[in-house]
Amino acid sequence: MNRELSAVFEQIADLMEIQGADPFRINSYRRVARSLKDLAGDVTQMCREGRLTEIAGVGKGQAERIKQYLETGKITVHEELKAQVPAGLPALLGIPGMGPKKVALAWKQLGVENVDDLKAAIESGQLAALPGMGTQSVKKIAAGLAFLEKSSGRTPLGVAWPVAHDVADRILKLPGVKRVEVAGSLRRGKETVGDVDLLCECARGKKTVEAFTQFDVVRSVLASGATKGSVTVEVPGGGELQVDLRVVPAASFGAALQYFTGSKEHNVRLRELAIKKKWKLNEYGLFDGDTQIAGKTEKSIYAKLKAPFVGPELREDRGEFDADAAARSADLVTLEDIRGDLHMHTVASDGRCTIEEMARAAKEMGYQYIGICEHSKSSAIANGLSIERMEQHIRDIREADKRMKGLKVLVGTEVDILSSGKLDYPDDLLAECDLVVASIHSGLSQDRKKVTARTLAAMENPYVTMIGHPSGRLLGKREPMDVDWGAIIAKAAETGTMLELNASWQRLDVKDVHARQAVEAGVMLCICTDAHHYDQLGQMVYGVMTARRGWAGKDLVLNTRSCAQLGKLLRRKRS
DNA sequence: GCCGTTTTCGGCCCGACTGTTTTCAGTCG
Repeated sequence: MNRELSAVFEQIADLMEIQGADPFRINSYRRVARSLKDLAGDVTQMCREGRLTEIAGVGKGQAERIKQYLETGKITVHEELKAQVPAGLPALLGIPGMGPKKVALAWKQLGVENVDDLKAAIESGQLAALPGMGTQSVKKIAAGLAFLEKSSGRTPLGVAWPVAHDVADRILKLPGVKRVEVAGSLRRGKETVGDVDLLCECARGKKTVEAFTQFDVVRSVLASGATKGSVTVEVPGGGELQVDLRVVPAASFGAALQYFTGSKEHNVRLRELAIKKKWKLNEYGLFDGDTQIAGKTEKSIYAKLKAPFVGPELREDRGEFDADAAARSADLVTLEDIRGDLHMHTVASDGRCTIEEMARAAKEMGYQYIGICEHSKSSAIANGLSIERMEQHIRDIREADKRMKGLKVLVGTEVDILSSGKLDYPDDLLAECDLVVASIHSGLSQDRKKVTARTLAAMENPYVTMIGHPSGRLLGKREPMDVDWGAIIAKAAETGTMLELNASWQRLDVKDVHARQAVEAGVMLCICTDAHHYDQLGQMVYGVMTARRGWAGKDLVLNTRSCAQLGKLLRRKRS
């Protein structure tokens, strides 16, 4: 319901914008849409408890609208807007080059009501003939349309990350380049990114930008100037990704890094702090009149503004300006804290490497331990292990562990939580494992009550260490299960069950806001890659960034612990 | 339409770029 309602508010804002309503009023609807999307609790529940105005940006009026939607499925202002503005128009706002003014212009002058109408207006030349339009504007819109069709919007973190770092490395090798940094939502570790923002400090800006636009990965050049270049590059698996490069002077590097890292909402708050002190903050620095008083580093800006300095992952205007934020930020889990990976598969089920291959790769990464967790018998598609095969596999892992020096190989299992809520293996088999990940792989579309009850039942089992990928989502492919997060997190806290933070970029499950909710309840997380090949062990970085977005301190992340502490924590629930 | 360590009205972030203008509007991040 949170997301459904968020989409309604977003649409109201879009429709109002096309109508040319007061921008501040429009923004207030967008604010509510964003709050609802990020909301950890359930909006229906909050409404029942009369706590709607606790949501950021929700006052008396918006609370009334939310209530109206929950009760009737409609909001008066939404219905009125829909009657006035064609339903296909908000989609046009997503086209690069099309803003509210141009959408309204095309609609009122040419009757353009959807993407197809727009295409026709471009081809007939009518769009270019409109006042304020021209051949260049239309060219941009046409290119925007083509880009959207190819890229289908946002790119997953795990797809954009290697591409961005590859391009950044190439820039760093260019002559005269001193420094290159990744900024934007990628630096914040968002699960999907719209584009890639790179900053560089260099001697010759124009030459650097030119060379950047000529890399062989570049598909098309959108802009190329002395301080900014913009290109699209091909991404593995098809589609394109926009990469922007900005050349920044050393004295402003921190200000630019801060500015281009965002988020927009975080930056607004920061700039408001500057204004209160009669200063001005922009991408060139913090200024008192014409004098730059900070900007060489990010930290200098936060320090001057007396704002808590927090890591990029926290900059979402979700409480990072509170007094304790800086301290909490400093304690958050980092990639260097990770000492092992407790959920991975081998050829025994549906992995592609042997126990030894996985173990060797983990040891090379500097890990102290790993956990091998194969699928259980009901996951037939994934070559799940029968009880007999599992017993043999346990012996194989114990043998491999003896042979491995300097790395502990733990016996685990990823046991299915069946449709009934029962586990796929008997307790005596689970008891032989060092850890048990219980996951739902079937019946994902059951109703909220059922899927929640299954997960709760699994947590009651003393051998279940953690719930694997608790929502079951696959980014861009499969919606999450409709689980009651409040109930799951409460049960996890009560039973001492942990939640997996599956680091695979297709999953990132639990996601950031639910990780945050778990952390606030004191529930331990375990960041696991669920690797099916040793080259997937590196995806840990995505899980760590997501955990940081959930404000997870290292003390609440199981796999930051030493081998000895790990053993204790794994046995804790059984005793 | 929300919101409050210069409060219940009057603010609400800032600059670059682009194209279509002849002083600026629209879009973007």
